[in-house]
This record gives sequence, structure tokens and C-alpha cells, in this order.
Amino acid sequence: MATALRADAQRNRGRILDAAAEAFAEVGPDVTIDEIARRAGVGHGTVFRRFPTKDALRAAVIQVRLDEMLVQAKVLLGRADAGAALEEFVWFGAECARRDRALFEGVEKCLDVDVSAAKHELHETVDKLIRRARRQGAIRRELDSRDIGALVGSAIQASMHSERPDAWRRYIQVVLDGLRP
Amino acid sequence: MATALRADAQRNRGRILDAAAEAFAEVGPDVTIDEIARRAGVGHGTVFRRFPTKDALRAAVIQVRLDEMLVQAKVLLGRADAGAALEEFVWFGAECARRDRALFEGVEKCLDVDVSAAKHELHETVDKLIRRARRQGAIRRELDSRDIGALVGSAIQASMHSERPDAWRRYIQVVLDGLRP
DNA sequence: AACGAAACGGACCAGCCGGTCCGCTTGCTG
DNA sequence: CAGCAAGCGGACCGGCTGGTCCGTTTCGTT
Repeated sequence: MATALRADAQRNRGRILDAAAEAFAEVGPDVTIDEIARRAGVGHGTVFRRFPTKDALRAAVIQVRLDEMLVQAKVLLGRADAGAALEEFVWFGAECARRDRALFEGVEKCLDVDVSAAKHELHETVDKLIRRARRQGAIRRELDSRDIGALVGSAIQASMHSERPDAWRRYIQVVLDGLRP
Repeated sequence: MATALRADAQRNRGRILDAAAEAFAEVGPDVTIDEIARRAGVGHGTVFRRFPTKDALRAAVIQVRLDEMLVQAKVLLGRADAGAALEEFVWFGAECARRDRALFEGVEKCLDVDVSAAKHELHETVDKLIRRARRQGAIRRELDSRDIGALVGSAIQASMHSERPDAWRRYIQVVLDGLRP
């Protein structure tokens, strides 16, 4: 980055990110930039000044979420009970996916360099969680972090079609039970 | 329907349905009508003559698939081993979902009357399969056909992100194992 | 206060896509 | 074979959306 943003620009950047996250989650991956700008309370030209394309905006939002998950994964690496730590991370990831459903749908297709790096680091950390759990005999299956991410993400997506509000818990439980010895 | 279609119109209708199924599966739910028409070898005006809107076309394709699944479910109702029958239906459904990934993604949102009726009948039949399996003690969880459909569909979708060609089998296995006593 | 740079936002552009229309073609029937 | 209705397909339309541009506003500094 060349130089610091002006105070108002910084504020608007934050608002745009928040509004975009909310809009992607609520409306879906095809929300218009106009809708995001409206929610952020700015003109849509302002959105394009901070994020050159719509994809760049999506990537920035994804990045924020991935960073949050990385922090949580690292915290859980400190737990003694590896099985419980992995399980807690699954529940945490499930809640993230639930909050930002539409966002996570497209995360695999996102080719942004920074996002790829963040994904890689997150996968490595979660793989550590998994290996620890396996060493303690807490999980049986030969699944890696990608598998678990995909299973959790899709269980959440599946639960969105259900009318029962607790469907997601039950589906995640099915996945967790599928991992245990 | 007022009167029978002319021979060429009948042929084109079939081609359009096939091309649409293929295109929805390959490209995604947002394929353009032009692309479908191109694959079918007709002008795009012809598509709109048979199917008044894009949604009607999608509904027609979904209908065909649902009918195929219904037939299979009814066949499996005749099996003596209810647990094996349910399991076989899950594998069958998984293959359908795999073939027509993008199509099944949107099936829940489809409000077409005929499709709703077909869905309802399929659900009733699959619920019979499930009740039989439960009575024989082959499954434990309190899940209905909607739950299982959602879980299977999303496991398949999840496996599409994986680079391993056998990922879908492993994910379906996780789901099946999550059902057993 | 005054000034320059940064930021803003809405008018505008271009391409895409679902859907319509109409002049031409083709398959049926007598 | 002749006549006609059904079918065909591509030109065309209108609306939407990502992205650009530039005259105006706002911020930070001296």
C-alpha cells in the first residue's frame, strides 16, 4: 500500500466490507454492487474505488472470515483433549458457515492469491488438529481438513432447505458421528 | 394439451430437454438459453415456444429426473431387506445428484406445481422405505426423506470440490454410517 | 482560513440475457 | 400435388449489472 487512507475512506471501507458480508450471506453470491453500496450508505462508485472488481470485494470478505477461523484453530491447538478440540472447531466452523452460507459456497472457486494463501494456512492448522485427534484415537476415518470442511459446509447448506430450526445441529452431529471410532 | 405435436416438434422437444439437462449439469443453473439451444441444434426461439420461460424448462428437466427416482424407489420397496434397500436407494440418489449436480441444487426452490407434486410423491415413497428400515432396526436416527435427501445432495456437492475422484463415495459412506445403529 | 489532494457519487456506457415477433420453411392431409 | 397450419429461427427489444468518469465535496495541513 502506498499511503494511509483518509479517515472517511477508512470508515467507508469498513462499512462496505460489513455490508458486503451481510449482503452476500443474506441475498446470495449474486447480490448486485448497487445493493451492497446501498446497505453501506455509499455510492456504488465508491465501492469500485476500494475494490477494483466484484470478485476482489468477495475475496476481501472471504479473507476476513478465514482469518477469524485461523485464529480460532490456533487457540484450539492449545487444548489438551485433541478430540474435544477438533469437535469444538467443527461446531465453530459450522456456525461460521451458517452465518455466511452464500459466501462459503464460492470459496473453493476463489482464485485470489491472498485467499489461496489464507486457505492454505488454515488447512495446515486444521490438519494439525486432526492429526492430534487421530493420534489420541478420537477419530477413525482417513479424512483431511478439506474433507471435513466440505462435509461441514455442505451439511450446513443442506440444513438451510429444512424448515426445522435445529436441522443444522442434527446434520453436523451426523457428520461428527461419522468420524468417531 | 390441445393437440399432438408435429413429428419434428416432438423430436426437437426431446433434444431440448436432453441438451438442457446436460447443460444445467455441466455449466450450472445459470446457463443461458442460447447455450442450451446451441447444444440442441435449434434456434433459441424454438426453446421458448416449447417452454414459455427458463424456469418452466428447468422444471420440466427436474420432473424427468424425479420420475426416474420415483420408479427406482418403488422397485426397492419390493425388497425384503429394508436396510439394504434404503442403502441402495441412497447410492442411487447419490449417482443422480452427481450426474445433475447443478440441477438438484435448485430443486428445493422450484415452485412449479407439477414438480411439487412429484417431490411430494417421491418423499412419501422414500419415507416408506425409511419406516420399513427403522422397523427392522436398520437405522437409528430420527431422520425423514427430506433430511436424507439434503444430506446426500450436499455430500455430493461437497465432493465436487475435492480433487480425489472417489471423494463422493467416501462422503456418502460417512452419511450412511451416521444413520446406522 | 485557505488550498491541494483525496474521496465521493451519480450519470453514463457496454455487454449480456430472457423473452417477443414475424417472415420463411416444413410436415401433414385431402 | 397443393394448400395450410404448425413450426422454425434469428433479428430485435428492454432491463439489468459490472465497471468508468468527472464535476463536486470533504479532509488534513500549513
